[in-house]
Amino acid sequence: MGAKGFYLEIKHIDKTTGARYGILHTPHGDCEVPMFMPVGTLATVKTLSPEEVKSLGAGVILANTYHLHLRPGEDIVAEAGGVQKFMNYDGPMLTDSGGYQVFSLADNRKITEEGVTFKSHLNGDTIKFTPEKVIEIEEKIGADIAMSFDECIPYPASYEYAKKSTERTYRWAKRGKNAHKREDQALFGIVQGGDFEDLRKWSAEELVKLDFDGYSIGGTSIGEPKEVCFRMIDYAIKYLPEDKPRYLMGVGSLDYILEGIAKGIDMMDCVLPTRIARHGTLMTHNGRINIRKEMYKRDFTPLDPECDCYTCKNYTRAYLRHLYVSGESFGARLLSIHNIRFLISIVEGARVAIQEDRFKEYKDEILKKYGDKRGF
RNA sequence: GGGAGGGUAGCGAAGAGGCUAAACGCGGUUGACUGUAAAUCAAUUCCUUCGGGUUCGGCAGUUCGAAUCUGCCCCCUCCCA
Repeated sequence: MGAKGFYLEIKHIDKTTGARYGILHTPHGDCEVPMFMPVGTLATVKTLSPEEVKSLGAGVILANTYHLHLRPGEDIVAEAGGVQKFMNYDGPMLTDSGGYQVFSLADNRKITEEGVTFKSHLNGDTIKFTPEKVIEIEEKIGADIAMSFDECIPYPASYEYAKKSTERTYRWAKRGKNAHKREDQALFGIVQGGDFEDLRKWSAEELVKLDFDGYSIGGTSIGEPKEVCFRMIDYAIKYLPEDKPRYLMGVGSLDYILEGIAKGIDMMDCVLPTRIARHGTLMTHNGRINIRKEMYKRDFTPLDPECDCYTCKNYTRAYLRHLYVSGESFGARLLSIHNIRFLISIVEGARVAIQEDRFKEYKDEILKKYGDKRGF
């Protein structure tokens, strides 16, 4: 049966799109969906304190199994009392399984049926990840939601490779499910299948038979064209149960988020807002801004006048530019606060719109104003 | 007045006869970033109608060829009077 204290309560379905509004109940509290989840790979959302992350309206935040296994090691996290205690964050958390690292660290790993052998990017150590081992680590880290170990398939991938990998990911999911014992921790399966309709269908249907607590759509937003990402969602989502959370992995640009929600996605995560903030790029209601530009030198207006975040309410573009150009860490923090709050506030607006059956209009309006064809 | 060292692109700073429109850094500009090996990376930065054109304090020379050698001049810094 499902994890204790973990379930999704669907409250309303938008009549214009089918977008879902609901409450996700977790051992560390309830949160509304759809939601955007900030990423804190190393048990910290870079530059932000847990209190700040909370104040931005974050529901779930992520941490990463591979990275925490390497440093400090899951035993230390367990000894601290679990990841939430360790990092002093009292909200719901999710650990990614390391499946993304199979993709992003492809030069340093080898895949077999048994699992994946990584060469540590820190010191070259050989790290053996099997689905069972990953579950063991995730149970020790102790987030509310654990992800099955998968391979994030690169794009483009041949049908032959996608099939082989997707079937293997399914077998890994099954092994992980069998190994998973913690009752206070939800376990999600990850749909793969590349850009192939039959593989996505197969992957979704087979995973659903294993009865996970939630399902994610993986292998998305790794450089594929937008339409490809959107159809990968379409290929899979219709086979996922209505009453379980649906998580679109790695999506953090405005158009992907809103489109995902329209298609019935409940959860999304991405490093984008925090990473591009550290690189000086900010998302605003009127499109992207790069704060490093000289034109902001004497701009004493807020970053985004329509934003309700701490940064926009208290600081000017001129000051933010100054901090960024000077390499001051406070700048990275203020900019991260803004980008995360911006995305979360957009999603908050989406929740209201869904409940009022006007999500399509809401989405079109936001995107039109934002302007950027890429959405971020 | 005597002595020493300098003046190189927006700034700092290499270069000491051809391979130099001139390293490198800063500054400027433009991109990229999507389950974080990323507070990172890439491109561009004299002018140009893309054929070329004009440069290394100034002028005049030496040389097939000069930012680089010679002469004079103008500035700057330091030391001694």
